[in-house]
Amino acid sequence: MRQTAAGSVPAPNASRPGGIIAGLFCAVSAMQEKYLPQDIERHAQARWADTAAHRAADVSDKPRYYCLSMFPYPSGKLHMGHVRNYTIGDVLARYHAMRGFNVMQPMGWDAFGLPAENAAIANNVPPAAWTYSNIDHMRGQLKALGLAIDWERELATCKPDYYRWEQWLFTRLFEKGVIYKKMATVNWDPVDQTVLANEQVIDGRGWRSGALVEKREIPMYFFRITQYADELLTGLDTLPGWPERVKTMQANWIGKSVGVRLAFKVAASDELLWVFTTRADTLMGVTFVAVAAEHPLAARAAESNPGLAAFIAECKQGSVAEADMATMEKKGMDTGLKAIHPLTGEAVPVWVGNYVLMSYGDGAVMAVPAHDERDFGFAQKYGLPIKQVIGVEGEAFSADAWAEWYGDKQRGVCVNSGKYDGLAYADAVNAIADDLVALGLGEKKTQFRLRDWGISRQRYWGCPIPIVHCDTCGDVPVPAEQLPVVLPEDVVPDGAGNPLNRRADFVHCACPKCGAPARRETDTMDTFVESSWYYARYACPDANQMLDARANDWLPVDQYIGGIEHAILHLLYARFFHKLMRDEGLVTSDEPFKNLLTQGMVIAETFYREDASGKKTWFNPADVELRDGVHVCTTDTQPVTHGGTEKMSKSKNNGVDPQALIDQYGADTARLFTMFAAPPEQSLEWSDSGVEGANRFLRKLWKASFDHVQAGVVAAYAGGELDDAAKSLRRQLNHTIQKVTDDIERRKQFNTAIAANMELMNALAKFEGSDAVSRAVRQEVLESVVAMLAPIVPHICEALQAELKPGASLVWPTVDEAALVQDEIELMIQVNGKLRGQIRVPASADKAAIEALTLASDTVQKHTEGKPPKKVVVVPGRLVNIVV
RNA sequence: GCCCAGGUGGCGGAAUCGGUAGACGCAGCGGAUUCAAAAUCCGCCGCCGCAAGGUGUGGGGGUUCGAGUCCCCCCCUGGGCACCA
Repeated sequence: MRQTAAGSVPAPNASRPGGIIAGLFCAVSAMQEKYLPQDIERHAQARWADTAAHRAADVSDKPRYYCLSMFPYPSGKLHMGHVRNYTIGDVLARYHAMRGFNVMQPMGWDAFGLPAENAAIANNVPPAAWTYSNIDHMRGQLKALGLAIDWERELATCKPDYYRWEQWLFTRLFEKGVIYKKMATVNWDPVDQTVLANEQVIDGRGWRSGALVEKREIPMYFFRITQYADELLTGLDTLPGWPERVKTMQANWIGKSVGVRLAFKVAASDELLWVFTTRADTLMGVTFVAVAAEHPLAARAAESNPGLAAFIAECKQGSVAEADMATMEKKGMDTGLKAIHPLTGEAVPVWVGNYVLMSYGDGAVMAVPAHDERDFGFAQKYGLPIKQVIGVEGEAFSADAWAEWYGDKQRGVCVNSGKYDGLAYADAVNAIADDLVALGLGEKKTQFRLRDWGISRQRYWGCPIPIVHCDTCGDVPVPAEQLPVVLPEDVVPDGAGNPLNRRADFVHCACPKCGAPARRETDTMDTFVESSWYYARYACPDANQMLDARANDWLPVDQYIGGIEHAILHLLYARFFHKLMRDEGLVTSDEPFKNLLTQGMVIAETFYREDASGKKTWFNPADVELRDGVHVCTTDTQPVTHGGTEKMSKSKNNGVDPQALIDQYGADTARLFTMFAAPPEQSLEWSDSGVEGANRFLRKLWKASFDHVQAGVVAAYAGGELDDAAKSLRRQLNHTIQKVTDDIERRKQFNTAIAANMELMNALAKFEGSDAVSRAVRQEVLESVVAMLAPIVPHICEALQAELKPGASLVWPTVDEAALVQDEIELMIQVNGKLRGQIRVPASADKAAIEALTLASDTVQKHTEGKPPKKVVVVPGRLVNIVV
């Protein structure tokens, strides 16, 4: 099969200690004519392993570059999203290594989480065993991709030597009051008797039992992230290296709003009903007050009102997900209670509304139907009064239909508002707030949408919360010397509650304070906690403390790369955790990630068949082909329906297995295709024929180098007379170096960097000279292309470098400014903005000269029909526009 | 529902600061090579039109000498919405 001469020489055995010699061996053997990715990649990867080529030095003279890709959840095998994410990171890591940086690119495993429990239920395997075997498999796959990872820093969050430090920090924060306990609402499956994650609630029912889900209040531990809300918001301004859209999303999520907190007296009682509003200027238009179903006032009113009690019970059905809350039909019911308007003394009804969130503000809102769209709809539905208190010049108000200007605080002034009439938004808010303060019924207040972070999970496969419950001492944090609280790994969950509750050896313990028999907390932590600090632990994975000085040497991360789906939660929690660690003296920086690249999803076509009951069966695109314009399944040749292009997923069975791709074409082809098909931030559509194209280019690159090497390698061009063809090729080479450097370094857009190298290779293929100077130019082009592509397709480039320049390491090429100079340039000619022709002018020509040359040209004469120009626009280096 | 993106040939995409729309690749078509095929190489390739030319970046309007790019409105697709990670 491998018919070339090299087949007869002993294969380099790179796994023996003489790996470096084996690497050099390649350079002195005859070059293979055929591109054999499997051999090349095996050889290169063995050499990297033997020479510890990607080890990051904790101490070095070079500048540091910490390149981090979001670590994977060990789901079983690598998917294309991983390949994309890690190749992007690898390109940046290898590029910086070539530019002389001391690069750290670590890898680890976000190993706790729900899928392991689901797998356990399905296959009767302990989550721990399942997870560890997945990790072993996926580590092998990552190595086969040829990533420049320092594997000595590998960590897995499910290992006690990792999570013990998380538990340690938890106890510190608990004692400091940064972590506290309160009641919170969860999805409760009354049949399985278990708490459900939002994704386990489908159309209001439990995914396994099918039972109607209920909301239930349980005690939970919370991180006081709201205490850091302002810093998390202003900190965004210190992150110029983050995408604007991510910062906008985070800012909106934190949701700082300045407004007024004010109180209505509850009629016939001393009680005050507090509400928060950003529209105090509309206070005179309040026609009712709405409270959340969980509000104490609602509960009290329901005691003597069975109808209301039934309504509140109805509100407690369904999931707690905010998307569900916001899309459901707005419903409400009068409590019969009245609230006294703080300024007018008027009595307005108090309603319960299913759209009022208990978790925001005080769980109650003042309703101004005339100037809030949601209140407007609600008032119309229930026949509540609508009172206009804001007017805009020239606009007529109608209570029958909502108009955009009703809610616009920029345009209107107060009307029907007594002494506040004529005041614009800011003045009205101030005047009304002052009056409320004077009455003791209000205050100016800054409110955040952000809520405290509840981290208790009623699940087994997570980091145990290090708390012991003692009848006399209460909630006692586990002392440092008793950590870690180790999670038993031989447990198989069955889907009905947390199995830790049934593990007597885990639950029963002595109170750390008084020694009396006590119960260990069985809730585990949200897995977002582990992923909030792993980036710091990579710097010192062996430290016998949470972090040591090396963390500060490496942090902040220079480049973080991960999916856009993490724009808010993970990235906000990690930023918050970094500040917690800073305040504990563990790190000195304020932000964990200096530059952020959010990569798009990998998507593919979907195909399905629907049976009589409407159940869909999904077919993998690999098993579908187009025959006579109809998509058919290759195994039974029956037609399937095209279901659109969607994110690769198990449920739609449209995943492409990267392993098959690597086995067939090699890692370099997989890497090249994923980098070429789309820029990193966009979604990437999978295409089998695109993969063929990527492989074809690598074969061409190999062939061009082979042909050149066969005729004998020479020194790259360093000077000497060039003919026009050679000059033009060198100009293109240097333009390419300039562009590719900018594409990788600043734009982080690799598809255009690859395209530029393809163009250069196309130009090289047309370049014919075989004299000494031409051969030197060809050598220069090939060496440069190999260097520029090395971060993207490292295996083939290392092999080609060994042939083109034996013994020399890959160095990023620099631009020869002199090669860029041109004598003549081509300008486009437009007449009245329409393209009419081109003109060649000396590169040195000034605007006046260009204008004169253009006006004299046949093109202009023809299209202006001799009319004198009204205006001439000259854009240097681009075009001339004649306006007549 | 709310927040954030995106929409360009048959397809993936390019056009970086308002200045040649469609680079590069895929698919397709024509040719060379081959007993034949694969592979490879050369050429063509937005749409309408014989051509001159016209037209064209989701739809509608606007700013400008000039708009894929800026502004306003609308439509569609995707991401996130706090227990998927």
